[in-house]
Amino acid sequence: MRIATWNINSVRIRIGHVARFVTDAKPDVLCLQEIKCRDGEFPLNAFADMGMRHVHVVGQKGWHGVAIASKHKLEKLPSPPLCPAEEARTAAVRLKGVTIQTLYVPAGGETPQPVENPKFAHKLAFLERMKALYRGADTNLVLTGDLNIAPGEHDVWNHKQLLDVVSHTPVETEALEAIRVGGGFTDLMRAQTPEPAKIYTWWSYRNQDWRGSNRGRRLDHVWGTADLAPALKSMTIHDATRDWDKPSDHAPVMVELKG
DNA sequence: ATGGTCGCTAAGCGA
Repeated sequence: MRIATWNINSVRIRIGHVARFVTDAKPDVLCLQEIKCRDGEFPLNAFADMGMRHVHVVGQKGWHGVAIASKHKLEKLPSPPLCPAEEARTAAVRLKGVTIQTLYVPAGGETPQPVENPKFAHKLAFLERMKALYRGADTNLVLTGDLNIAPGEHDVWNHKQLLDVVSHTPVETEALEAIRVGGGFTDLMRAQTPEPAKIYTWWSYRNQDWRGSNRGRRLDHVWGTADLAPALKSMTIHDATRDWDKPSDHAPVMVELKG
């Protein structure tokens, strides 16, 4: 089974990119973040044309919003209650004996100070809820999404320079690692491509020559509970999409699990 | 140190 995750930054404006990616990479399941539309505005017909006939949409007007699309029948599950602001940032489904969750963690604003920056406080509160929710061993759970944290020094283009930049501050990276360990998750991307290889999934729109300068960060993640780790066959960051016309600033990540 | 670019919706916010 192939599971992909992609912060699409508006599913309506980039529906053609989704179709091209589905044709090229043939995911069974595609988790999307930042769909930026209400449930009723989601382009279900276009997904059906791609063979993705089963879709769980958790949208809201204009901002945020997540969805899980699948070629196989899925059971919609309640969204994990992680967002203190109750924004549309989480979705979950059950499919072929596996629970798949997708998250869009708050970006956190500019300043990594919760007192003066409420957006950073919001991000930290979201992470606290993740820590509580995922504590203790689970099985057959795949967690995907834009976690808006690049946890390791090889997940950013310049570790020292980004230590005080939101997404790579110690308070965030340590929180994410504590969530991962506490939940018994394996980082499937790093299981396939261990450090010190540098791997990124996001490149700012403000870097025109994104590949030349390669100032990327690994903000998007695929975790699996430990029981699933032996099934991991491959992991691909489809960064070719970043060169398509009017791309998302994130590239899709896909893992392939045996069975 | 600054500004650089997007998408939403209709001037500015969030990323």
